[in-house]
Amino acid sequence: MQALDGVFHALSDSTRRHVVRRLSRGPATVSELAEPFDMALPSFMQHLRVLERSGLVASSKAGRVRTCRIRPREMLRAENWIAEQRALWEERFDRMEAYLDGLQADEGAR
Amino acid sequence: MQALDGVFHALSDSTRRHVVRRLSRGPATVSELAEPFDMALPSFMQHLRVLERSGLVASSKAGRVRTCRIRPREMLRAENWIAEQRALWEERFDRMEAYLDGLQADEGAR
DNA sequence: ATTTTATTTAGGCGTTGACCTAACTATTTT
DNA sequence: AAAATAGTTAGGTCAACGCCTAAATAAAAT
Repeated sequence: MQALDGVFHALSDSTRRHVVRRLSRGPATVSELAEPFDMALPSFMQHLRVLERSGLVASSKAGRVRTCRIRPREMLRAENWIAEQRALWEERFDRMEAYLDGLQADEGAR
Repeated sequence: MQALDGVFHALSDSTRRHVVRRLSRGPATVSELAEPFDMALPSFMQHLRVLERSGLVASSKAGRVRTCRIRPREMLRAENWIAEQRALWEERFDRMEAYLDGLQADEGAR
């Protein structure tokens, strides 16, 4: 449950979400990733570091170019965590709906 | 995209995720929610405030008791955001797999 | 009317987060 | 070899975070 801290934190920033979205379409270099943002490169690099620490992104350097790619595993964990909670409340809402239907059936029987 | 900041931030803390999980099973009062945690009540309340600001939780007060319940809408937004990115990379992986299958087919034809 | 219960407000403290500029390293390109 | 490119390191600022204690409020129980 500790790993989710990092993943959700990484996703809590709009810049980082944009990077994730970009990388979901395919790998990209640091400069390519940074280009759309009006931000000093060191600041942007910090975002990349947060993404790497979280496990959402991996990168490797060839020559002077660092290429980044997405790492689905941690993102799936986050999605699954949410889906688990959803299962809980949906089950509950279903029970409630069934109960309300029951009430209506009684009314119809009168 | 700005609303997701708050939702993912809210989910980035273990205490708050526990609260969300608890509330997914059904409503609870502040004291009930706080009980499992070894934390001063004001500290815990701050977590609740973060959850409310994010839209993940709503609450109402009856007498001196505040009851909290979950708000699925924002959590679904978060889940959907992740699912969207997943769609992108899955499509890409599928293309890659198809390509690799193509290579293998060529090899088989030799 | 007093006391207990359930929060809530106020205010403080140390850490982390998000940004910046300036200067540096390591590779290509020319 | 010199200059351009791609990324990195160092260091600083200011706000937000997560935690605390002490004291206040407001409703319920005795």
